[in-house]
Amino acid sequence: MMGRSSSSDESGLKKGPWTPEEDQKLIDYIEQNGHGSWRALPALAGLNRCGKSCRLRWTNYLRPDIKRGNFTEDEEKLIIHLHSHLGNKWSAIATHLPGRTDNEIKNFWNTHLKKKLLQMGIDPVTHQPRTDHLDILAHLPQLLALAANNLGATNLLNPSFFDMNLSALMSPSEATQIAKFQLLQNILQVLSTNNTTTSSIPQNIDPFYAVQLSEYLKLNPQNLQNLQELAMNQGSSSFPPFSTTTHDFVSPNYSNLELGHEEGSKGVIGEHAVMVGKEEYGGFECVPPLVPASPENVGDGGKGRSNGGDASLELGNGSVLMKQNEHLSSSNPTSTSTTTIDANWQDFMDDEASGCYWKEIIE
DNA sequence: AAACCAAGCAACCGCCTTGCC
DNA sequence: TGGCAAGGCGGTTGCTTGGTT
Repeated sequence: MMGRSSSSDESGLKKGPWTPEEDQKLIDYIEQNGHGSWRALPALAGLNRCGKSCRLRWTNYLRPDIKRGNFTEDEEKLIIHLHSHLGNKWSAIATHLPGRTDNEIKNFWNTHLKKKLLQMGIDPVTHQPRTDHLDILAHLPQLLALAANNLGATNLLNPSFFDMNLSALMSPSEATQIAKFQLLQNILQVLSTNNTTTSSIPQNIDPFYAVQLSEYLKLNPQNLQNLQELAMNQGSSSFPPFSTTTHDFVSPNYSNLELGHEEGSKGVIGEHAVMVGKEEYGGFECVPPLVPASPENVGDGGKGRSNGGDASLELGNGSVLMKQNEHLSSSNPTSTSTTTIDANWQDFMDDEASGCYWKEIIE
């Protein structure tokens, strides 16, 4: 079905997709004679291919014990588990999955499993909760979906926001800003509970962000205090909950997944072990940490960052929708002291220890 | 309906390892 | 022990397909 167009190399050997006739010749020959020397095989089998191509075709597609079709859930889990031990040793992984080839597993990993893990906030190389992901662009699609949903649905920053039919006016970058606002709101909602363990995080907070935030705050305790003050001043009631139930994307299901890493360390956040589920990581034993995150991941998530700086939403027509501080104060009609809030906010922003990611979001 | 785009995957490329002389 | 050939392996390419604009 797919593949390369048929062609020949300098030596006149055919390249590209195999035809059914070629397949049959190869099968017939190997069934009668075995493959023997792959280099000698093409001539003996009457094929105008190099031996390497024949070997690949046989081992990946024509072997009688090849298992075709979709990967089962068990296979999926097994691959993830084995990869956490073995890394990109596809052939080694393939030996544990009868009927599956290294090439097939590799493709499946690159097209499905890697994305799946990333979406769950797990580094597909280290199999640890991601820390490099503190880059909003890695989850820009989800954030945009989040923003779009909330714009088109029920709430966002204030009622007048929707009178303007913004979804038609917004550019992607504007939507990104909206998404950042929402993320920030989630932060404050978390903090307003005065507890940063994910076990206490409300249901409507995407656990992915909860984990990130907790990790960040663990490293920056001063910011935790500042943010908590800010959140308490704001009061969580002023922040309409942003339900993730309307998201187009599937939120990472931490409730059913345990990140079994080193013993006694289950997705440690702060001093609290985060039990992210009762089903152990694919149902296998603990996974040792692998090598540090590879550059691959950096590229995967997108290196660039969206514009930081001015937090106001300036539309194409030059009108400014709202500024960060305006949002923070005006969205809480019961707030008694926007000055305090602003001061706290500034403290937080000025803190040298602020991590670039959260700082950037907040900015 | 056409153009565009992204995902999926078969096949290739080139490096590394192994085995033989 | 060094050189060579063959096989093995992981990464990459590029075509097809299906969805979206």
